[in-house]
Amino acid sequence: MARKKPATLSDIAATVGVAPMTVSRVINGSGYVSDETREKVLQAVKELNYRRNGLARNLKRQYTETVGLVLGDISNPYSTELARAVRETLINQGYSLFICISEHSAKEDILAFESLANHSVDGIIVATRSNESGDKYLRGIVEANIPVVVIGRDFQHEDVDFVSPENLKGGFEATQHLIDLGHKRIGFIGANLKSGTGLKRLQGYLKALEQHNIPVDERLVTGRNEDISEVPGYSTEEIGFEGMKRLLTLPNPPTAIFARNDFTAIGAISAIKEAGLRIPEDIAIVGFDDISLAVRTSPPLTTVRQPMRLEGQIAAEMLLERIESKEKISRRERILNCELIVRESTGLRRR
Amino acid sequence: MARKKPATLSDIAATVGVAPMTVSRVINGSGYVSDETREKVLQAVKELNYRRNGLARNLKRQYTETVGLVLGDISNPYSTELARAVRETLINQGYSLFICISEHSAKEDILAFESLANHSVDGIIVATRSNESGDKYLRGIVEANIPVVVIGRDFQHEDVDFVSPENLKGGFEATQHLIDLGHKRIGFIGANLKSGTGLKRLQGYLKALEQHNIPVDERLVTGRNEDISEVPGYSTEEIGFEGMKRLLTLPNPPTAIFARNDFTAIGAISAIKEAGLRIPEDIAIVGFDDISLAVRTSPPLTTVRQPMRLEGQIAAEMLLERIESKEKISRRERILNCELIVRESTGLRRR
DNA sequence: GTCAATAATGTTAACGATAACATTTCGCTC
DNA sequence: GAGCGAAATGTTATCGTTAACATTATTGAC
Repeated sequence: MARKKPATLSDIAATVGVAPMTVSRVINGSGYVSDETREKVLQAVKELNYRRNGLARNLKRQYTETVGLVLGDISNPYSTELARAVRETLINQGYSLFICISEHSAKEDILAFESLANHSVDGIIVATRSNESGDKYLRGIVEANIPVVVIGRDFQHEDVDFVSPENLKGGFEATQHLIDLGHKRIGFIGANLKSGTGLKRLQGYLKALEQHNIPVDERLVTGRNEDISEVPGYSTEEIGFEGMKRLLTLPNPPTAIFARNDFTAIGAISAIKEAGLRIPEDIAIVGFDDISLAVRTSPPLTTVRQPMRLEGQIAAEMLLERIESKEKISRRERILNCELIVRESTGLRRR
Repeated sequence: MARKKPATLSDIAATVGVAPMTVSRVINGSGYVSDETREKVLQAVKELNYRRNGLARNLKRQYTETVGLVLGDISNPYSTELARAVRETLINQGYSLFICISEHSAKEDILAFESLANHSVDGIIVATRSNESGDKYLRGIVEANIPVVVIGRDFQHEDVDFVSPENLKGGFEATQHLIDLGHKRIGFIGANLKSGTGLKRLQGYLKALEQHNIPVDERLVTGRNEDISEVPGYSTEEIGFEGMKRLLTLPNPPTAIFARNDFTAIGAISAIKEAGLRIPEDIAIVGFDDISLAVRTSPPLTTVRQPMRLEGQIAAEMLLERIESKEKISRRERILNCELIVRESTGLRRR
């Protein structure tokens, strides 16, 4: 497009017949300007359709009042709730938020970090799953003194704050709930034993089994196989559906399922129904997250509620503190309570 | 945080003992640099943890290779699929994407436009629902020669491209499908007759009724009441649930429902089940969008599939053309086919 | 050994805004 | 009407980078 150059401060200044600085004062509402001059300047601003150049402004001011949020799985309501909460908190403080998606690979993580750093955001909140090369790049960013807060993912660094739900305890309680109901063959859908090492929810599941002396049957733990060091792993209703189907073909299928998240649970529910089995009579199921859909499944889903909004809010607050603090702040860790929400998908105690 | 100043090109230049321009050449891989110098520069870059300042760079270059996407309802899979497709298309062309959310009000629309313009993005894709003051601001942006493409929302401007699913036809076909099955009392959930004037899906519904000489019963059209000029309206499973409950209290409730989108449909399904009614025997239901969850509801949801990824891709391509074209491009409109996907939630023909 | 092309580097002047300092004008007090 | 502070405006330098235009080696052809 033959784009004509946008008007600059000096253009305005020239047409009005004042110094650029005076125009700047009008635009920013700072310093003294006579009403008469202000009027004339505003007039010219309108006529020339002037918009101030943020690049130049931010370059000079050395800050942008903008924060970046890097999300992994954007289609997960967890991410979206997080984003909402982060945004609300930031907006209230006059900051704006740019969201970047990194869904498939470490390479995309790096791209996201890069473009945010490139635009000189004042700080970054990272809510992707960790992976080697992405983390390495992130480390560089932190060492360049850009404030960073991570949510629900590993990242050890003295200058980086950490917010997370109690995934391990949540996974433990979900599994324990099933055990309490009398289940012995409990499946886990959403990761497998090999690649899911870092997954706290899976660890919680294993811990609960162990504590109740239920041997781990590795055929009951299923999920898509990924190289976690390079491909961050998420879990969808597809994975839940496929995983459940697989479990149902076992000679001795599980009587209960702990799904890594609610979407996975929804997929599993669909597979269970397709097989003509009843929930919870034939198979009980617990999810994780308590997304708003969880009350709308049939039967309504027992799940572990994580305080998504709170996580976002706290992360944003911590980041703002880092941005605005003159002093060095040491790493803070906030592990937030999760709560088991019992609905009908787990039903009553088994005879 | 006592942030020490990040290293600049000149810092590198000083330590290596060359001119800043030489360092710039190394960083950008442009022009001639001897291997020896390159080595030394790269060494210094590493040691000082140099990152180039994008603000300065972009200010000088007058473009940022960045595109902004403004989303309304971020929790809708429609938005997220869109975002994914947009992002993929852009990344392939070396652009990066910043997403802004504007969920509640025209004010937030404006904030989003403002921060994107502030960061001098090369172009903006807008996928919020339209509203007066937001549109007015957007008009200013367009007139400042920033390329803009809108998706699925009204915005008339000679310099703005428009991509949209065939909402009207989709709504028409969904309703017609129900009529073909023998339904006469068909409810619409997701908007009401007053505030939903601009909603093509509702118009399609009305048109189908009219064409089959079924009188419109305004009690059968329900949704949250919003002032559409200032508060963009979306529709969630909450709204579907509430709306369905309301319809069920009518003396003569509908035998079929057309829900404005799949989420609304899911909420409605939940309400129908809670009332002890069967789908599709007692009430048939059609959604819109064909989100991935639609096959996972029970029964699987009949819905109108809109090509979300294609919309995103086309919008991104159009925007890139605008950004890179030297010539003026006249408004282009792409209306994309929707497809009725019949699943079990509408069932067989009524006797 | 001359000349021209290529390679390697340097210099200058922006990009558009603003912080910091400088100057001028005005109103008011005593 | 001298003196002073507030009000109104202007000047200068700079943020960090790079495009555009020098300048200075270096190489090789003849």
